[in-house]
Amino acid sequence: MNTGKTYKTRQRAEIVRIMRSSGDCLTVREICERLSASGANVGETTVYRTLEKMASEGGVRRYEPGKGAAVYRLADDRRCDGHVHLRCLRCGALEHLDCAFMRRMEAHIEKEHGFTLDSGRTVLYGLCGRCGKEISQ
Amino acid sequence: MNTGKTYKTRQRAEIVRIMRSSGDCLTVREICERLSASGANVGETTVYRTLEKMASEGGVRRYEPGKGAAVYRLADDRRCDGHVHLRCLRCGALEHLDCAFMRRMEAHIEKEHGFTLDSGRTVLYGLCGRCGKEISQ
DNA sequence: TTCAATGCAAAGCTTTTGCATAAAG
DNA sequence: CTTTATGCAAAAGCTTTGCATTGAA
Repeated sequence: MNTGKTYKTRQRAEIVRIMRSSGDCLTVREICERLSASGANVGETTVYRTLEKMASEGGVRRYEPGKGAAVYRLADDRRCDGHVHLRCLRCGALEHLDCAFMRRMEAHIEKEHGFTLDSGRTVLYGLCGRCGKEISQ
Repeated sequence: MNTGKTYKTRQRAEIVRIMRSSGDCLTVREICERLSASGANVGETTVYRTLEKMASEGGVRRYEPGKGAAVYRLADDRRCDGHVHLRCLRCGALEHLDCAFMRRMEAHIEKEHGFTLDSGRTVLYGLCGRCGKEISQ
């Protein structure tokens, strides 16, 4: 596992500061740009390694978009935690599936299929009500 | 848009043959390996371009795992129709979630969230039992 | 003093592009 | 003949690794 200690460094503090000051998910590149824009230079490698370590400690979440670089956000940003999302393939609408049934689904997947769902990485795709109607016309 | 005509070539036929003979999702690398194993050499670039074109025509589906290379499968591969899949983020294992509970989940999403799930496009991500254990050691 | 963190350069992987050649229609 | 496809090599983009150095505890 992750046995090593974590030192408090200027770089780590700066990275956290940047991530906290921006609500959204950021790529490593974006974090570096904002760091140098604010006068705090941190090597790209350090950003990668810091985020990787924080992710293994649970401090940040990492998401893989279909294309391009991975994005990261602080795990204590609770808006999207602990539930999967549902995206409309036509209009892009995002629905947070934060309900009892979907929690039961996670339990079902764990018990019956032996998988631990990573809800942060999971997005269901479909059509929202409006787009479904518009398409069937 | 995608206006150009599509020529019938040996390479395209071979790629389709390999994908049809293997039930599951394959990476470009895997397709190339199976191609040369069966004596049919096709350049990696050609595999990329063929899959990209077929995807834009709707003939294949492309999925992005959290880590590593994208995987592709034929869109007319009926084995995987009508249910969602579950992929292990660590070892790549694919589980077909073809059970009553997951059908109820689709109904739930339709009724309670107003979305029509596109199960062919939906992949849940997590850790399979073995990888979950190995990681927590 | 010890061990983690840093940062540069270099390497790794997947994917894309340029370009000359080959093949399909 | 015209247009698409092929395949090599090279480039591109993101991420990881090697290694000497710096800095935290």
